[in-house]
Amino acid sequence: MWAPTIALVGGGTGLVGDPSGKTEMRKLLTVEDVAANVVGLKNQLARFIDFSNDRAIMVNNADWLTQLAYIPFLRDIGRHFSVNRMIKAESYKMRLDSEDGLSFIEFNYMVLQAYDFLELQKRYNCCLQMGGSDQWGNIVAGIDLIRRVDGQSAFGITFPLITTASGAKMGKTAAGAVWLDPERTSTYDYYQFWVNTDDRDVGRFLALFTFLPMDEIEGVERLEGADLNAAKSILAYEATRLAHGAEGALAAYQSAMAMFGNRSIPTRLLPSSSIPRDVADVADETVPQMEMDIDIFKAGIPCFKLFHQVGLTESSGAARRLLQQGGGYINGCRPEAFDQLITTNDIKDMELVLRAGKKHFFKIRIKN
RNA sequence: GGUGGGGUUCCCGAGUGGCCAAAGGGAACAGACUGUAAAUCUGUCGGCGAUGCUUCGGAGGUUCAAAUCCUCCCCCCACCA
Repeated sequence: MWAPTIALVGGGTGLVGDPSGKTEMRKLLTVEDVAANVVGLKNQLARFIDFSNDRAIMVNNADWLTQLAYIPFLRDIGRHFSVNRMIKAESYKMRLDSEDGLSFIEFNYMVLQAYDFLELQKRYNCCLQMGGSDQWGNIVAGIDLIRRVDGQSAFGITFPLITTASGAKMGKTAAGAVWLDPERTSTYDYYQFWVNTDDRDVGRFLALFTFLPMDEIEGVERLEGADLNAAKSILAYEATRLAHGAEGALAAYQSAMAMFGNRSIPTRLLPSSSIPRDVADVADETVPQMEMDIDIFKAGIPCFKLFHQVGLTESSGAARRLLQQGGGYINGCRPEAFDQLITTNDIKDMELVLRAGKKHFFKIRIKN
């Protein structure tokens, strides 16, 4: 019989910090920060794992780790660990060789994670741990510990960390990291992140990040060049649907069409996707936007200031450079000068669409 | 605790009294080319309505002039204990 899936949140180990694969010690998080992260993680996970009817459960290792007493822990658990073997682990190697070294607190991480496995085995009869490939050493340490303490067998599976075709780790984008939380990465940006996928990654990402049938995805592998763009739309739509819900995905899709122009999606391409094939009414409500009072434009405002104010650039100096280099557009036109005054004459249909570069849009809605 | 070496702009890393907002590389952004792709080439890359202002771990000091010299403090690394 299957035990429920257990999602383990690291409220306890998060207080310590995992040195695996890191070249330097990460800043220690405060207890409050870790607690806040745990809450955030729970919300994220709930989108991907079904916790209803205890089909899956979520546990926080802070529940047992923070209760541990040092001496008993050393005597019961610590004695099973060989330092000689630990320092040979790949996850510590990098740090052992580095200038920064490895602090004792981080050295303990493996012990704690191994203990987690033991604890889960005892509490829930858990015998299989899954994780990213950087967790290999930690998982194996847990398997070992369970065998030594209980004589039981336990197992582990790891999967490779995903990189893009250009070699970068997943999760970085123009504006910085991509977050699952809509508060940190808007639905629009999240969708755009996926649309901008490298050609070479489209098929692989469809397989990894959507639940579309593999035989349909195989069809995508044969596409080339611009034909892939429709597949990218579907990838973005499906990935956004999973992380932000169907409504958000649809809105982001429509926003993209409003800003970048319609893109027809062939009916035969990935037919299992629920992305709308017939383009009907196009809304753009997820495009970053704000309201501004019309008085501002009656007086006129230099356009570089406008770019800075809406957050399209980080400073007004950057806005000035952007405009001077021809990277800024207002309603699709390049201003004559970086400090050209934007007035009511520039407003069309009570809106103003600013654009930085090819793909960063911002819409200003004018309010009387 | 002792000895020695370090902390430079997002990251790596030059710079040991003026020519330094600070080489070079990476990342990033923009332009050209394109397909909201990649590669390539070019430009930009601390802030400010700007021939001036604030930066080089922190606080003082010397000097006409300090990232560079001096003093104290904080942090990191190596070896020793």
